[in-house]
Amino acid sequence: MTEPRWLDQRENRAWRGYRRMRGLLDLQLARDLAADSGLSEPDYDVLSTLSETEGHRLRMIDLAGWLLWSKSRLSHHITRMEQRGLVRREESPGDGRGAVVALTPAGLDAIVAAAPGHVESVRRHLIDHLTEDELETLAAITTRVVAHLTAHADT
Amino acid sequence: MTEPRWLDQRENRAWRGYRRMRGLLDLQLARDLAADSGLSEPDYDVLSTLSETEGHRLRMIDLAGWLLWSKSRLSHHITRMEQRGLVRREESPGDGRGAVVALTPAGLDAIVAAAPGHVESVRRHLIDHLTEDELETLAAITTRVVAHLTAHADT
DNA sequence: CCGCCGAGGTTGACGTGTCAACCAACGTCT
DNA sequence: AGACGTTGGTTGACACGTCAACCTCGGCGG
Repeated sequence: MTEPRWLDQRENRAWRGYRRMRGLLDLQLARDLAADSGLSEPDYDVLSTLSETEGHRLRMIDLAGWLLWSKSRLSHHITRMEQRGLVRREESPGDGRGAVVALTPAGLDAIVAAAPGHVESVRRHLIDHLTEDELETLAAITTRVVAHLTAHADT
Repeated sequence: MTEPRWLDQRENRAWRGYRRMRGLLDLQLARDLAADSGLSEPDYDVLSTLSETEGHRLRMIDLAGWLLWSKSRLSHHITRMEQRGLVRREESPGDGRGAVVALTPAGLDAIVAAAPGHVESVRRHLIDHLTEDELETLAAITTRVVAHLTAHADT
C-alpha cells in the first residue's frame, strides 16, 4: 500500500475541467434538445442512427453495438420510444431470437425536425469555441482513450 | 430557416469522440469506484468536497454552488447519503431556512479509503494516456467552454 | 437426435437526476 | 408593523441506466 500518485496541478486542471464541462455541457444540450424537439439525447442517438441505415431498421444487437450501449439499456429505451410511437419492434427474419427496431414515419419526422437545431446547439456550446488545433487534439485524445477502454473492456 | 451549418469532418471526429469517450469513461470510472469502495461518483464528489472544508461541513447552498448541482439534486442525494450514514443534516445557525451538511466519521473513513483507488483509476483510464500538451489543451478547452456555459446560464 | 452452452433479448429492482410545485424563513420598503 | 418578493430547501412524478436474473432460440458435439 504505497502512497498513491496524486494528480499534479496540470493534471488536476484537466481532470476537473473535464468533469465540470461534462456536467454543464450535457445538461445544456439536453435542455436545448428537449425544449425544441421533445427528444432526449438518447432518443436522438437512436433515431439518427436508424435514419442513416438502409430500410431504416437495425437489429437490436447491432444498434447496441454501434451506440456502445448495453442490451439492457437499449431494450429499456426502445420500450419507452415505442410507447411514444417513434420506433417499432419487428421480428427478425431467419432468427427466432431476433428483434429488429424500425423507424416509424413519426420517428423520421422527429429526427428531421430536430437535427438542425441540435447541430446548432452543439456548435454554440462547444464546437464554435474551439480552434482547429483544439478540435484535432480533442479528436486524438478521445480516440486514444476510447481505444483503451474498449480494448480492456474487463479491467 | 436557412440550411444549418452541419459539422465538417474534423468537427465530427471531435464531437463523436467526445460523446463516445464520455459514455465509456464515466461508466468505467463509476464501476471501478463502486467495486472497490461502494461509493458512486456523486458520493465521492460530495465527500471529497466536505473533507476539504474546515469543520467538515457546508451549507447546502454552498455545496450545491461548488459542485454546480441544482438544489433539488443535492437535496435528493443528501437524503440518500444520510440514510447510509455518510453525512448528517444539521440546522444552520442564524438562519432558520438553513441546512448544513456535515461529514460523519463513517463518511470520512469512506473517502479516505476510496481516494487512492479512484485517483489510480482516473490515471489508468484517462490521465496517463495524455501528453503534457494534451493536458494543457484539455484544460484550456474545458475552462473556456465552462466559462461560456456559466455565463449564459439561460440561453 | 439429444444435451448443453452461448448469443440475443427482456424484465425488475434500484440509484440517479430533471422539472415543477410547494413551503418557510428572510429582508426590504413603506 | 405589514405586505411581498426572494432565497434556501424539500418533495413527487417521472425519465434514464445499472446490475443481475431469467428466458428462448441457435448451433454443436457426442
